[in-house]
Amino acid sequence: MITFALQGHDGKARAGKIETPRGAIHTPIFMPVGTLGTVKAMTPEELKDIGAEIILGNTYHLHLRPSDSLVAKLGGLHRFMNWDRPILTDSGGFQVFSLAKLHKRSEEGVRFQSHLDGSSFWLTPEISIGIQENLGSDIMMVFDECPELPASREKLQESLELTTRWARRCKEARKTDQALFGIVQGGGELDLRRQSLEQMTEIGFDGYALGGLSVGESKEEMYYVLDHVAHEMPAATPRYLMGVGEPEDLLAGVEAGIDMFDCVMPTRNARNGNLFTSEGKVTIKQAKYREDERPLDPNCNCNTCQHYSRAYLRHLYQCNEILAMRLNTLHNLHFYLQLMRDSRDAILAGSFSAFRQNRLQQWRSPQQQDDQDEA
RNA sequence: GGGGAGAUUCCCGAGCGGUCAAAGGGGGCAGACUGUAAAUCUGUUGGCUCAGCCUUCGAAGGUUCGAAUCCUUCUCUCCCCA
Repeated sequence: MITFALQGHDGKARAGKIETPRGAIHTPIFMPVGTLGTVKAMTPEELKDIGAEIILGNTYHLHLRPSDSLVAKLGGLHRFMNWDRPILTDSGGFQVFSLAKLHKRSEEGVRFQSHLDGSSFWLTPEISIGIQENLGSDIMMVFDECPELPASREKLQESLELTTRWARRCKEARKTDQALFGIVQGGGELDLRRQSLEQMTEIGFDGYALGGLSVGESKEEMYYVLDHVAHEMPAATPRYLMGVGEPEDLLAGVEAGIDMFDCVMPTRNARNGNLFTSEGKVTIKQAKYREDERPLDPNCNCNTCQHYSRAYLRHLYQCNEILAMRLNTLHNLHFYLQLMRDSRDAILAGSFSAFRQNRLQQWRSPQQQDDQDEA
């Protein structure tokens, strides 16, 4: 079980603390994504060094390989991967969306074809919860349907109602004291979002998530939902914006009242040579960094920025060296985690809005700054 | 010394008279990435005053309406035998 304590707020932005049996989580928080029982390229020790307080695991992926029953046999996911801090497991709901060509949905659940070998298997609310209990996560997510946007109103309505029925089944299926979060769907339609939120709170969960965003809609549409719905979610429990996003999206979420975020962006983009810095995005593979001896981010105190030059990072990337992925991932995750720590400080200091504007200003890419300076 | 094979756009390598600025890799350059089927994917890669023109397939000549492709000579590589 978890508890949530609000420690301060600035406008709609909140600073809080989630207590779990495996330690505290200070919000707002970014949760590195570790789909397969590993945050790609990082050891758990390194994650602790940069201050990660909670990471994600995934039901669908771990069920297929190595199987949740094996993980359970080996003492649960924490022990299996040597991570003793909290873990949140996604339910497989997102895979209903991202593996759309490999599944068939019905009222009962979803019939998947494994992306690994084509074998088919069922994922239902009950099975998803069973898997998440086997994994032993601290926070479980309800099994939802995450429709691709744009979607028709009819589709969104049907989808959110199904998600509600599945959420109820998830709660009824739960046999442990692991926390369980509900997921609010409804696309870009505010009344549908409120309808979904009402149904979820009526069932009652330990926290609530905004799902179905950053799935094809415009940034304006995402912010619109965020600005109107986030603060209407229960204030006494954590609010989680699923799958978001870019640094600026996190700040928008915090401003709207979100407490928790997760996204593959810092880890995946790191592996693809796209790095986030206090001065904007740096595409380290670009030729202009060939002889650049400066640190990646002069304002960053992560291990990567303390010891390695842009020229070296570019070289490692160009050579496809494993270390490139490690150093890049370490930096990007540190950047995201630090951004949330700084946001928290700003909220507690009552200066979040200014902090956000300041950061957005700093992140304008050097190219954009050049363009603006010339104009 | 004798016999054989070959030199193609940054690299490797296809092409073997027109539909060739030249397949395919690699490398380079640029872009994408939002609850991870991702160390992935996409575009581009001779020049220009760009629906056209110019320069390119070892070098120089030649045959032909037309040559990276055929002929001659030269230069240079590689392999085998002495």
